[in-house]
Amino acid sequence: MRTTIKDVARRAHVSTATVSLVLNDHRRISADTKKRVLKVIEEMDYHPSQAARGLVSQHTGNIGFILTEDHFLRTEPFYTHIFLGAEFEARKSPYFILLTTVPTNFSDQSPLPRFVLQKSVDAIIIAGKVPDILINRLKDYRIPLVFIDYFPGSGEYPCVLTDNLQGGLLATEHLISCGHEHIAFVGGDIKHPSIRDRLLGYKMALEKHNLPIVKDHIFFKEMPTSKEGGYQATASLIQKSKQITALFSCNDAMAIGAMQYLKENNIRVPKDISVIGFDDIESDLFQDPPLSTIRVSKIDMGSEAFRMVTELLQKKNRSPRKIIIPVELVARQSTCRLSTGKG
Amino acid sequence: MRTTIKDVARRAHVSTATVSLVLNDHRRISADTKKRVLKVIEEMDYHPSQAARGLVSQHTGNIGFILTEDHFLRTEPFYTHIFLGAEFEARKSPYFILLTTVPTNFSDQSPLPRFVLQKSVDAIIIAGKVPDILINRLKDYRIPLVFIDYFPGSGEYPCVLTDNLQGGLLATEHLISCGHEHIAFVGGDIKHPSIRDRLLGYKMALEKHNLPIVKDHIFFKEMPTSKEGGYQATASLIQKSKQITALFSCNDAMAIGAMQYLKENNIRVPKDISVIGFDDIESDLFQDPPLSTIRVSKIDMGSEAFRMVTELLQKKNRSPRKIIIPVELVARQSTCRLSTGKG
DNA sequence: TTGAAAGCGCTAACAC
DNA sequence: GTGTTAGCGCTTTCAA
Repeated sequence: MRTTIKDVARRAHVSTATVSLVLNDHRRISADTKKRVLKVIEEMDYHPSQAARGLVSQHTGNIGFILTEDHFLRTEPFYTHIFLGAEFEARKSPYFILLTTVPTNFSDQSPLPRFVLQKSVDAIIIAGKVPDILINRLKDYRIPLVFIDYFPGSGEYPCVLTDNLQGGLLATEHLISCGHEHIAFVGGDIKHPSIRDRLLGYKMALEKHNLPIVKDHIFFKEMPTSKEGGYQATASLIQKSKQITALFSCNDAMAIGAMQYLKENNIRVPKDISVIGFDDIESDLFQDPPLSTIRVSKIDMGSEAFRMVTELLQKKNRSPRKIIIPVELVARQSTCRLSTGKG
Repeated sequence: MRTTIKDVARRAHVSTATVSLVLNDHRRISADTKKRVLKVIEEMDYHPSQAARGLVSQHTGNIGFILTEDHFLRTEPFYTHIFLGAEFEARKSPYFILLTTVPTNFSDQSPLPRFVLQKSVDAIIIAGKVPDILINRLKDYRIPLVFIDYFPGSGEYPCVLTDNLQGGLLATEHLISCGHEHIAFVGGDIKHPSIRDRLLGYKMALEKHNLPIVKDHIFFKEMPTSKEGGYQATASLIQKSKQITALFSCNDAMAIGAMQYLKENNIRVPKDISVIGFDDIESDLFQDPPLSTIRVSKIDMGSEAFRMVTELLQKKNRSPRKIIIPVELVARQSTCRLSTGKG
């Protein structure tokens, strides 16, 4: 940090206070001086020292971003997209984001992120489901928290969610509109609020169209919502019921696993069984056939969350808000009209 | 930041200077006072303010981490693993990492990362191939640069690379040891030094075993090293030569695309054609059959790079170092002995 | 071996 | 509308 506020002040023939006021866009500064000072700032390529600013303002200028390790590392670039949405938004702000992961099975004993212990962040964004114990331990530090794609059972926090209910409804109604009546739900991680809502949407759609909710058509165990999980869940469903002509998978990863099971067992997609997923992760497109799904704008979720944080820090609004990001049906080739003579 | 160095000094009955010396583990401090001060620090859960430290030391305490957008977002968690390796290492240090992406086609006009413009980082780690123009523009800022998995053509920079040559050799020799003689190379991105080395390893292996290097068995165009690329490259290779019994793909993503092409064309893997990849990305395991590959320790690459950065900042060593991370053959089920009567 | 004090670059209260 | 100045929390001479 070579050039300081003093250098600017000297060159602009004003005091450092004036430069500071200009920097912070204070109202009581004449348009004239402002222009002059800004010109000098530009000329000298001056950038205020974050350290000095932070020292006096008692803010760190950093926002923490917490993901569990497996969310960050999973094959589908879901959470990385969310992070990037936040990072894009951060570029327009004076804040930097400190990204860190916590163990997926974060416990009593696990160390909290260093930026928490050192109080190096002004607020924290948490994306995806994290253990309750983490949230509880975070509470003691009185750092504002914003959640993305997860809403903790206890406590009132601002959060950004997707319209899971609507998505479940859209996906199921899409299948119904294709003539399917025996639609299975491929689920996992029973306690996850998003998954619950997707299942609820599924049920609502069936009810709405006077279709029965069949117990054997719902796979919903506490298991990872991964490709492997989808593979196993589908195996179980198919073995239990021969009627199924369509699968609504609670996410794309499971849907991809489902498709693999079906392929290996010579069940054609979508001719024999239609498959629809949820999330619209990138790799959907290279599936064979390309996966129909419910699109969730990950970038938007991240940027909305970041915007929430900055509002929070400016105390613009006080009550914890919930933002629901809309979803969209993307019909590709893994779903089709029920072929006549079957189902 | 409630408790300050003053509070600690008062409670420990020493001056703030003494506390500071203890914090920085200065030699000329008596073991006795040191112990006492440390105890108070512990009791009060005191953490020095980074802002104040930075202000006086003229360091930011941050390390920048740059990835191109598509590297960060790609399906294979390759670069995310590398980042995590660096982040893990950073936790042991006083530094924080600021992760940002740049457009994959970063140009003259593209804005540099904000942390560069604002001089908010003490050093920068760049992972993966980036446009030369980025490196050139970064030069002006005189921020130390460390590269991971890429070595810029011009300039002398410390970097962490994988042993691509050795990997190419290992992969090809594995196939040769399985009896294969007509081995194709599935490549792309002709200008990438890593890919060149992998191809070189392939050629060396063939030569070493007195096998001819066949032009039609090498696909090597300037195209993305993605699943799609692998699919197309394989199509082209197979159509040109009927002799091929094994494929060495320059990375796993292309290998997965290759397997997909083979499957769709009723060519069995590994019975008809063996396939080996490079990188050992996680999703390899769920491939059918599981992909043989060359394992690269991404976590190690990240942590080595971070360690390099901290050494650099402590001026411990001056000459730019190159670290080559060893690779390892992982033989899974996508490669097998050449069935007799063929090839 | 330890303490006193200056000063890093900035903001904000107060003075003019 | 602009300038003066104290002070944010720390490190680092320089004295003792």
